Amino acid sequence: MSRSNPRVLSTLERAGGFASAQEIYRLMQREGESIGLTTVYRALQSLVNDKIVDVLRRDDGEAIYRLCGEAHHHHLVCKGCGDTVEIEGGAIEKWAKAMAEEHGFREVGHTAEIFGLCAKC
Amino acid sequence: MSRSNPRVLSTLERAGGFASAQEIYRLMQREGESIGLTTVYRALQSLVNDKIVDVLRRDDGEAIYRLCGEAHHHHLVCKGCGDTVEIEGGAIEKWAKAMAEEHGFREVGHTAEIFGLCAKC
DNA sequence: ACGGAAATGAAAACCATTTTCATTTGTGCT
DNA sequence: AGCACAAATGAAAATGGTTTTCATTTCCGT
Repeated sequence: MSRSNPRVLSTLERAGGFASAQEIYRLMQREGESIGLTTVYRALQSLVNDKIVDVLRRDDGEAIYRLCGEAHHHHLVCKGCGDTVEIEGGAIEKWAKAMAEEHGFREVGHTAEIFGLCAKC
Repeated sequence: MSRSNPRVLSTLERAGGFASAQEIYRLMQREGESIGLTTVYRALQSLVNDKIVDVLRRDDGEAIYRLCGEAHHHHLVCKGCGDTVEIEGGAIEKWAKAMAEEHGFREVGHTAEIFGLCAKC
């Protein structure tokens, strides 16, 4: 049942951080790999099940994937120009862990994004 | 150009916190209101533009809306049973503000959700 | 009333994702 | 090698939320 296609995984690695299924598919096509979109989706689902990758949502609703355990950071996004700054989330990590413990949750993850208007906008 | 239909707004208020466009539409139908799904979507978009409501995404990608300025809290969601606990985010608020300042951002907001497995699952 | 702008909603278009299903590939067995 | 059966694959269709189109209706100002 291991559909965790290694080509998809390695493409995700190469994509550098975040990528949607469609992006991975297009990337593989561009590189001449022969693969179907269905297989990409199935591989990603499988990787998520096996907890090898995390999934979260872009603002437009598209699902994006990233390797688990990859340097974990958060984003500061400008609502005007879309510029994104990667930031550290030390405080968040502690907060998430504390809250989870307090309510008896295990295997916790979290998402946190800050958005606003950057200096230029 | 103000398409912020007051009936949609009042239904969202009544929905108590979070509701998707589809839920609001179904709710209004059930209450005998005559309205089209299109109008609900347009009203919500307009409310978001006017910064009267916030929008975020459920895990399945559906957009959910809530009144801005409503008691601001975060969620601890169980991946198993979907149970949700509302939690305080004191640490987050400070973190978001600090990060925004550090990078010269104004009018900042943020989202933060924690997910994991609850004690029962 | 009259005319034009804004609002409305049904139906069609869109697009990411999932499902179906027929075909191909892989694996173990004799 | 040959065979049988399970797993993988991908094209095409289905799904479902959201957006667009467009013809019709409602509102307002004159």
